[in-house]
Amino acid sequence: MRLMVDLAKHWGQGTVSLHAVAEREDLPEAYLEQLVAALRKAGLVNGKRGAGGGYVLAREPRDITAGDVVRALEGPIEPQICTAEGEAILNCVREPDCGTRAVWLKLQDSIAKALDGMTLAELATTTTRERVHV
Amino acid sequence: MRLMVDLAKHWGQGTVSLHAVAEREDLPEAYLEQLVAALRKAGLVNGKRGAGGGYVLAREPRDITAGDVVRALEGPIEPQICTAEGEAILNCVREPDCGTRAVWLKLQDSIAKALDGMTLAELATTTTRERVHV
DNA sequence: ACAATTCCGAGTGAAGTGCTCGGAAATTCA
DNA sequence: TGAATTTCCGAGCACTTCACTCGGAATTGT
Repeated sequence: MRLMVDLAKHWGQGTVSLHAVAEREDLPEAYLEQLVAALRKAGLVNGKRGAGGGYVLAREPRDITAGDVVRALEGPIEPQICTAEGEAILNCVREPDCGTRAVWLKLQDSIAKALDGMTLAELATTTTRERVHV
Repeated sequence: MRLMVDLAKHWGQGTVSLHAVAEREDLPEAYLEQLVAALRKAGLVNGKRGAGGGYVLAREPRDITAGDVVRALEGPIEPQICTAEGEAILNCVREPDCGTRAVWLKLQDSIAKALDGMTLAELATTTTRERVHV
């Protein structure tokens, strides 16, 4: 998340090296490599090799949501719905009318909406100073 | 969750043994013991020992939310906000204006609202058959 | 007495997460 | 050309959480 927000902050300024991000955000560079690989495969960033290379967001910051980032890094937003059947997302063989599932479906929807409602553009400019005193 | 919904379904019918719940829900009884211990400490259920004993919800099903259950079992609903400082929930020393934090605060709020908006009474009667075809 | 229960603490296997390490390929610059 | 910079890639590690097991104690009803 911090990686992506950092890239968003430097949108329009050419490529940004992980080295620079690592320093600014105080995160291990080797770790960022891992993360950015997933983001690249998800088509969220483009990499350019060689001296002076680095990464750029593949789309405009206002067209990338926190949900996109989470999905790229952690897979689809789907709370485990049924421990019983490994693959079961919508079909719980054991209890076809399991009321409990409603909890996770509603939760899933709520989380997705919250994350998809935040763009990198917003996050890049938002400061949370007001909230610190809560 | 299934444990609590099961207890809600049998509200007003005296105590329910974990043995019965385990059979109905096809969950390991020994595991339920662990869970119910946490629920009891959280004051959500009352236990009665001895033959014919079991558990009862401590409050009416409509006064217990999914959020109550989650909090009892998994602690306060607080997505990790800052990896840097172990304890930091509101204070991230490193970046006082870290826009990224807004993501987790908003998410936390969204999750809590979704979970607290569902009562056991609702869940006990809800069937999700309609949703299966989604 | 005896069986049914709750209560309790410890332990285990699999998976996820944050992170390290070593090295190969591409690109720029002197 | 050659060296520095940077992305790319795969393996592995320490730690935590999660679902679950095990063995045994305390309590209560018949």
